[in-house]
Amino acid sequence: MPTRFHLSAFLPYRLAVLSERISRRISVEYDRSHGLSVAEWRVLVHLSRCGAVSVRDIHDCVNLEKSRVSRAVARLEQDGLVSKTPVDGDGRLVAISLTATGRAALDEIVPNARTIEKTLRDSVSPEDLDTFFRVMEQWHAVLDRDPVAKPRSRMDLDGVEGPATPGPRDADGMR
Amino acid sequence: MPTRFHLSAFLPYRLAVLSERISRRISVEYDRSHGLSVAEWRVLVHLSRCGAVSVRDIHDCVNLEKSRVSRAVARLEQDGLVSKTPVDGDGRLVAISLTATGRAALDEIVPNARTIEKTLRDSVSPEDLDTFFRVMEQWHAVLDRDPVAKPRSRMDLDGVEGPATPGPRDADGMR
DNA sequence: TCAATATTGTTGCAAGTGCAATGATATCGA
DNA sequence: TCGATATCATTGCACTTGCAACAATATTGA
Repeated sequence: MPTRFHLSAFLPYRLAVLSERISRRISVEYDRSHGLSVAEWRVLVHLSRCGAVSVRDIHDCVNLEKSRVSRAVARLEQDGLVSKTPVDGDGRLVAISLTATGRAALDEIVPNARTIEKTLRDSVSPEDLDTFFRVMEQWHAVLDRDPVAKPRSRMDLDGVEGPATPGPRDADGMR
Repeated sequence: MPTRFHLSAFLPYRLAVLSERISRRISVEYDRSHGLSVAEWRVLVHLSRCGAVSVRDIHDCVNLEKSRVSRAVARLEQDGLVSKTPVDGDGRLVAISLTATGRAALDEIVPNARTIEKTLRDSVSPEDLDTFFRVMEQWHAVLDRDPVAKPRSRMDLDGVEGPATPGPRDADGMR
């Protein structure tokens, strides 16, 4: 039997293609207007919810390698969108927070992002959307059982559609 | 109104996280055993179906930038998994095809990839899976209507679950 | 026919990325 | 108390990536 394998019917490939297409469409909104990368966008969005947090916290919450977070934060600080202040009580930590400029940038971008997402959500029935998310969660669960797969990040486990409180750590997101 | 935006509830982000997690799990199979990248994996798989094809054809079919294809093919040739031969009749084209070694590599990897995909597919009901794919297609359709979004690639349009014939171009995939 | 245009594949370059190593600081345990 | 270990953020390095420019070849249209 020859190895016949149709890439376009391969689930992981299909998911990657759609995901990348949507991500790219969204990135137009924050790249074109503010020159942001995916990493920078995720950092900004996380900060808008969680206030002053550490690199480690961002790394935990937004599925980015910690070096990627570190560099994204450095670029954002360079551009004046975030500020870093040392944390007293723990000399290793850095508290990263939005500046007024950063918040203004988000206020410009977020409505557009929301609009695109709404268009996608509205294009299918609520039941189908529920099913879609249920399947996604099911596949995450499959991967959770797979010792070879990368573990799921904290916020993706307990944060989805959940309360606005940061999670198991301290309320301010540090420590 | 403050810009409150929950990344973990943001559709594009959720999709990206799941997609990347699954892709990484699959990549373990071809990276660990043969040191392949995503691009190289996609090229190999495409070749296994479509025989001798051009860089342009691969670019069209597997959602990879043409320079990425060109470099992936160069690496694969270096490793002896594919061969490049000039096309007589058109001096610009190169016919890329699997070598015996390349086919052997695929024969090792593909069953594992299939197994993982099957585990995912089997973890949800056929109806839910249908719905999932229907929603994916619907979102592609939304993006198809969006002038800012990147157009869908040819094979993703007409090739899904379709016949084994290469598509609108010549049967050998060249020209 | 042949100049203008298009297509194909590759490459230069700047920027981004993952991984491991590093230095600095905190915490733990005898 | 204090050495061993853990945690945090950054950095070095090799590698990948996207984009634009490029050379080579084909195609087109007057």
